[in-house]
Amino acid sequence: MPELPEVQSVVDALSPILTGQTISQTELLRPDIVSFGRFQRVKKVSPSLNEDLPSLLQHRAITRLYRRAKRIILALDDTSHLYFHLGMTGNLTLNPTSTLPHTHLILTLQSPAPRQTTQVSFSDPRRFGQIVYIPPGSPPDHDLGPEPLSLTPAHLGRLLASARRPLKSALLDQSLIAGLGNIYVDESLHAARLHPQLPANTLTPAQTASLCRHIQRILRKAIAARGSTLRDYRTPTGESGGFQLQHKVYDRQGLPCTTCKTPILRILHSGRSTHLCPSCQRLPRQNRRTFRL
DNA sequence: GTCCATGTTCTTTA
DNA sequence: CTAAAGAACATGGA
Repeated sequence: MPELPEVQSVVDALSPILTGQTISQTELLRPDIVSFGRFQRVKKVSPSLNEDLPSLLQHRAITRLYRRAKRIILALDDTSHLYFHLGMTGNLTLNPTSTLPHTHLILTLQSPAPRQTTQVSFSDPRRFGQIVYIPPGSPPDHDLGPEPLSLTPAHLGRLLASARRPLKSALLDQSLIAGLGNIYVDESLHAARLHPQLPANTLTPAQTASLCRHIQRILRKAIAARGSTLRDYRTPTGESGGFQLQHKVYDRQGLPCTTCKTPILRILHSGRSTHLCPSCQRLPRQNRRTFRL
């Protein structure tokens, strides 16, 4: 569920509330959702980790809450960090009235001045999400590309020029550009009138500039609407996002294109559903086949 | 029962 | 060799 706008919406909602609070209790219900040091799938949990995370977090104050790519990052007062990745179905919920199904972690926080208790719970039915504890003094992220919102057209041009693969696959590659996912790539390519299967290194400078502009415009509008709720995503206060109402292609297969009325197409591309207008987003003839000459 | 799902990573195929 | 496709992870909804 969560791409950059959804993750940013979570951070925007939680940051003013959590910053400055101190962790007074950590309930780790599913230790295999936590890894230490870096993102990785946890196969086997050593039994001590159950107690490690709560003791590492105990009495730590949250100095800052921010987003990097699709990660929600808590900076703690001992310079350690706690990363949350929501995967496909993860949610952070503020002061849940009851324990949601598939809750894996509950943080209880105390505010200093007016003594007040806040809870944040992490739930994730499919468990593609992850929590990572980064110990004090460790380097932050490693293999993530730049933030799309701070890209310049020239920078995007350089990134795409190095990739022969299809545009969509390049834009989904988090090591190239970090934060876009299936929804916002489809929406951005449609807005820029570019076909997802165009080789990334064949864009003209004008097309690159247009793509860069549209990516940023769509992300900003999606953040303002608090992201897209297709099924699972909720803001920390339990509300749905609103940007799905402004989608022009994503999940609109068969419906008329808003600019030319041609029915929106849904194709399978690298195993992901891909939505486009076959009339607005043409693929030049020489790219329709992949025969090598 | 079937197919599909906002993500990531590993393996297989061409 | 590289690039792309496919499978895997786990759960639930249509």
